[in-house]
Amino acid sequence: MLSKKTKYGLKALTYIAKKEGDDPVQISEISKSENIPQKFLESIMLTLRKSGFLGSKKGKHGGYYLIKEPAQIKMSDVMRVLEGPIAMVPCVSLNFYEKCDDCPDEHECSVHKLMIQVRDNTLKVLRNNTLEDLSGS
Amino acid sequence: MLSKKTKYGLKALTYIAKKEGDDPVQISEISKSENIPQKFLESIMLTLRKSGFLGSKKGKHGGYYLIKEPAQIKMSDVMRVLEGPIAMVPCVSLNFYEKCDDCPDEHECSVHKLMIQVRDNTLKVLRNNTLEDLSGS
DNA sequence: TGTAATTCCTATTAAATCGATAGGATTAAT
DNA sequence: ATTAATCCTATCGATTTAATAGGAATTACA
Repeated sequence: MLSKKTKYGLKALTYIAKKEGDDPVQISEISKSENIPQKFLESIMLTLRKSGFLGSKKGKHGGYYLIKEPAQIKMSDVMRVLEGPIAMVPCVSLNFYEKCDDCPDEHECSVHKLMIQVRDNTLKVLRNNTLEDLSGS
Repeated sequence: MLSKKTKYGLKALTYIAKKEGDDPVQISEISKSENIPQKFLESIMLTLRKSGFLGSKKGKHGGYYLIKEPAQIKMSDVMRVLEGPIAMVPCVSLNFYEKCDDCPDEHECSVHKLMIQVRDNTLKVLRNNTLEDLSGS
């Protein structure tokens, strides 16, 4: 299941992308419009800024803005930052690989083989979808 | 991420499918061979029996056996029993649908649209793979 | 220059979930 | 009887999740 953090983050990004202006968008505005607890959203926006998706302006009339074009922001990249690994088991993760405790040899593991297929198909979708796709019409 | 419960369950089913005999297979044997805590595996096998994947025989020389042919056991069905919903948000789940708290209208939700694609692609894989595929070669 | 509005940062908490264990009841083979 | 297995319920500790708290730093603007 997708965490609330990721869901809220995606919605916030979509909201900013839809606005199309260069003015920074405030957390309070997004929070009200999208029904996201404001303080929680604050920490999510911070994460998105630190990972290079958003820029920010402090103080009055401050807020957040996109750094890249929506078409350049792949869902796979956003998901990795907010949700972590896309793979369902660490031993098939491309970016967060870890050996499984219980498997002496992962190439013999039936679950491994299945989860590679799941990962590949999920990745295909997440790489093909950009923020532009999410915010378009 | 896949829970240990699901991973262990899939490995246990695979183990039984590979044995090809009609004799029931014991938890202790699977536990040792697959490095799964025995007591934990016990509860998983119970779940798999209650949901109709396994039959059991009690007492000495007892154990578990498959009720259906491996080729008839779809991964999508096993996953739903062990892991719960396949969808990443409740509002796109076919078998565990729930409305999201924060969305007044889910058809307007950008995350919803994306997660339908993810679900469809994941389902395609999980429906196409049966226990026979997992245990084969 | 001061005040309001905003992001920034760290810490904390409450609840839920997960992985695992405990302890015995029941059943069947020998 | 004894042994070996499943069956069942309860519980526990650790981790994660979702959210909140409280204030510091920065900026616009009157």
